[in-house]
Amino acid sequence: MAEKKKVISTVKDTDLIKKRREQMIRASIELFKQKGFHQTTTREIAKQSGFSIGTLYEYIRTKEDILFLVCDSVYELVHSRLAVALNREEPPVEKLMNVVELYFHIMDEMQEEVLILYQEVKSLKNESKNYIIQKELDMVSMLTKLIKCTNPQKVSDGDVEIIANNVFVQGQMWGFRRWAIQRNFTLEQYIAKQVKYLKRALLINDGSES
Amino acid sequence: MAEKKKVISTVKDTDLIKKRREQMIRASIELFKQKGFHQTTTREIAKQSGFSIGTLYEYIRTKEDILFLVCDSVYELVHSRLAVALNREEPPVEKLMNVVELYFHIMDEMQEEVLILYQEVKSLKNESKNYIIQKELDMVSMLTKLIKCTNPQKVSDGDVEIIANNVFVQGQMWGFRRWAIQRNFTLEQYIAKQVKYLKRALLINDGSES
Amino acid sequence: MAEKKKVISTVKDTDLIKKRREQMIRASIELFKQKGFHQTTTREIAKQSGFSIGTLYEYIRTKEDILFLVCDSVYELVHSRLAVALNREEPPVEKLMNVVELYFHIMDEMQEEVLILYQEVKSLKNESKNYIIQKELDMVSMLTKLIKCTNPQKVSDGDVEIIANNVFVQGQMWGFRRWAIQRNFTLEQYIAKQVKYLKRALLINDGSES
Amino acid sequence: MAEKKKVISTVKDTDLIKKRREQMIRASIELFKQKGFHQTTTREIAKQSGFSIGTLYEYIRTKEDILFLVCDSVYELVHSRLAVALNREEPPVEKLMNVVELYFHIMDEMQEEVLILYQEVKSLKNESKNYIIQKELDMVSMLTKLIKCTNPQKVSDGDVEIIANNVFVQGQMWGFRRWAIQRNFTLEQYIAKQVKYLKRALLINDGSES
DNA sequence: CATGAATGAGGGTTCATTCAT
DNA sequence: TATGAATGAACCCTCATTCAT
Repeated sequence: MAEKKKVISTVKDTDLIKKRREQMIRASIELFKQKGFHQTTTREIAKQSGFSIGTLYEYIRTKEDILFLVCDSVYELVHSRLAVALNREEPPVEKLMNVVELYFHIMDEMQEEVLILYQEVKSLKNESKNYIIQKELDMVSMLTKLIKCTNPQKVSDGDVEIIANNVFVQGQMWGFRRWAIQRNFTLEQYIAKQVKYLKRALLINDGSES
Repeated sequence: MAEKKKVISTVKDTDLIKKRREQMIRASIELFKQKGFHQTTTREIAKQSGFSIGTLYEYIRTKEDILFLVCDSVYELVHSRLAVALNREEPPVEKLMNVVELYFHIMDEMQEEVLILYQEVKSLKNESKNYIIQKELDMVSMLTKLIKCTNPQKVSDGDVEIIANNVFVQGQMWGFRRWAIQRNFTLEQYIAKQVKYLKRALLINDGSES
Repeated sequence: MAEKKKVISTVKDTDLIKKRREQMIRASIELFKQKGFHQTTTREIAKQSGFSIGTLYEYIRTKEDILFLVCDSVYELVHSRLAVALNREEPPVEKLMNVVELYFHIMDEMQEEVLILYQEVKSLKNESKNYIIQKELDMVSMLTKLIKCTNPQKVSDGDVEIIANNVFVQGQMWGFRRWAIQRNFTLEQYIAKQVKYLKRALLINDGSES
Repeated sequence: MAEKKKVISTVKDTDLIKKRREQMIRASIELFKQKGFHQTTTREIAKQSGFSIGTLYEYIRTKEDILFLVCDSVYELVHSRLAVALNREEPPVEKLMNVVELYFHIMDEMQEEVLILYQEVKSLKNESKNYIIQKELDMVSMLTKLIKCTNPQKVSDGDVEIIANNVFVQGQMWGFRRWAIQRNFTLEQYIAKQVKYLKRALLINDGSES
């Protein structure tokens, strides 16, 4: 687990910092969706956030900080939404499938946000980038563990890892390849198919296929 | 098939255009790898290309043209390299597997280029973007056809499409998630695993698994 | 009467806008006099104005805006200076002559400014150009009215219009043909002569000619 | 009379020089009409002239040379067209009136060219500018002489000079204030009126007015 | 003589960041 | 804390001019 990376602020009041940053993040996501990180100016972000450019810079140091806050926040959100299913007590296979399904639904709802993450993370400086990458790795390893709990007898650890990555990317794929997939499939259809291949990969036969 | 989109040049000599643009593309890929499209200046591209900024603008109209040229060239290269395996006469299943393997190898060799494509295409204006997206769709549909030739009896057309997309993305994934995958697997291992899941998804049993 | 055309500014403080724009206008007139609009760079204008190029662009959108501001300001100044004589209560003929004389004096004092107007208005885009042209038309029509008040019995409306235009241009001519006129005549001589022809044209006989 | 100012050419063949320069001048006038001198590029001039940019520079040294050639050519044309009426043997008053009328007609036909002259001469360097100004002075003095031949008894030399300048400018005014004048008057009406005021200024009573 | 590819200084404009109020 | 005017480095792009062919 990575240490919480700190973005420095001139302001002391932590509640205010939290509030203002939430405004910034919401505003930035909105703008990044439309125009991407580089095409969005700090002035626009300040305006959309509802305060002045001067105030903006009281809560961050550089424009890149904003990108980092956005990326961090997106991951945090995905993570927290996933927690619901992760903490449920269920038979392993069932739980895995529920988590995967939920994950796909989240990816659907947060398509735009994930797209931002996907395309802009590279603009982060190394330290921040590694922090975000670490978060992804954490999520994948969570998935890995979940799969292992289903005790797939004939599937090696290496296989599990690749399969976890596949699932992870297939979730994002629904959003970032929407022009290829969403025109022919509903989300439910897409999930059903990917879940089916997942089971085949894991050699799980639950009788849903004859 | 999309029409060949033309980038306008002031220079008339077509051979020269080709030569200079190749210089530009090579230079740009080099730079985009390091710093991304937005952080790279046209002056840097000119310098790296070996000519002056004025000359650069004799062969393109805007900076975006360069990005388009780069994207187009990357796809063209992938396409032409894939053609070798596509034109071979082989039994369907064998051919599919060979194409997929070759595709993964190409994705390995062209990791950086594909990464550029993935992260910067969004910066293209609509017309150019659609042209590039169309090229991707063409490649996927090529894969789709190939899969259908293997006559997977119990796999629907919809399944084939999703599976083709999966394979396509898994190839790119080797490059753009290298920090997650390449630390634990060699390319050959990765290919072997993905091919295995592909077969399972397609319900192909060739006896390579007991 | 044309609506006041607005030049957009990033800055909100209207007093500051006024002040800074006055600086810009003064600086620009100085430079345009010497080198013309096209040969003057925005950087030079900023420097002469006493602020940075960045600040310059806080108060305008494009270089053309500056030209517009200059043209507008010159007309405004001519107009306001003329108002003094226009608002005086006098016998019509006397008033006309006083206005014309004042107009010639203003044209003398503002030679350079009027020259700019004269040579650069064409560089304005249509909307701005029309606005400025309208201002000229307004001034001429003011002169026309004034002439009509003198009740020139045997002079048609058409004649009045042409004569008003003649006077208008003769005023500017003192400046833009200085190399032809100012070497042989003083301003007073020039005015005396033009006023004399004006009276002849209008068939006014006030006994000043025997 | 000013000495013929020379524009230097690399090419020796004088006939060719003449031919090529005529092409350039025609092309330039066309382009300057539309976009003005500064907005027109040398490339555009070369293209419109029907030869390459390289060839263009075989016949001139700088872009300003082209402007000079254009200005010179316009004056030459006005001059030669006026010669017809100047060389006719006629009674002085009649001749003056015929020349003035012809001058107004020429100004009408060459509106655009004269406009160029008016707005761009300032862009010439001093030497060239003075040469062109001298040509104007020559034309005005020609008019002055013509007026003096009519023996206007009660009109001083100073008056004659100003009146000549007035007529000269009124001719140009038809073109450069077309938006003020041409909407309300035909050329013939305009000429009739200006001729009428000219006579009044010169105290010529030919009985055409009661 | 004619061509047109090459050059690079310089132009207009933007925008992240600072700092006095 | 909040504001927003000020800054200037840096960007993309143009175009007059040159010169090898």
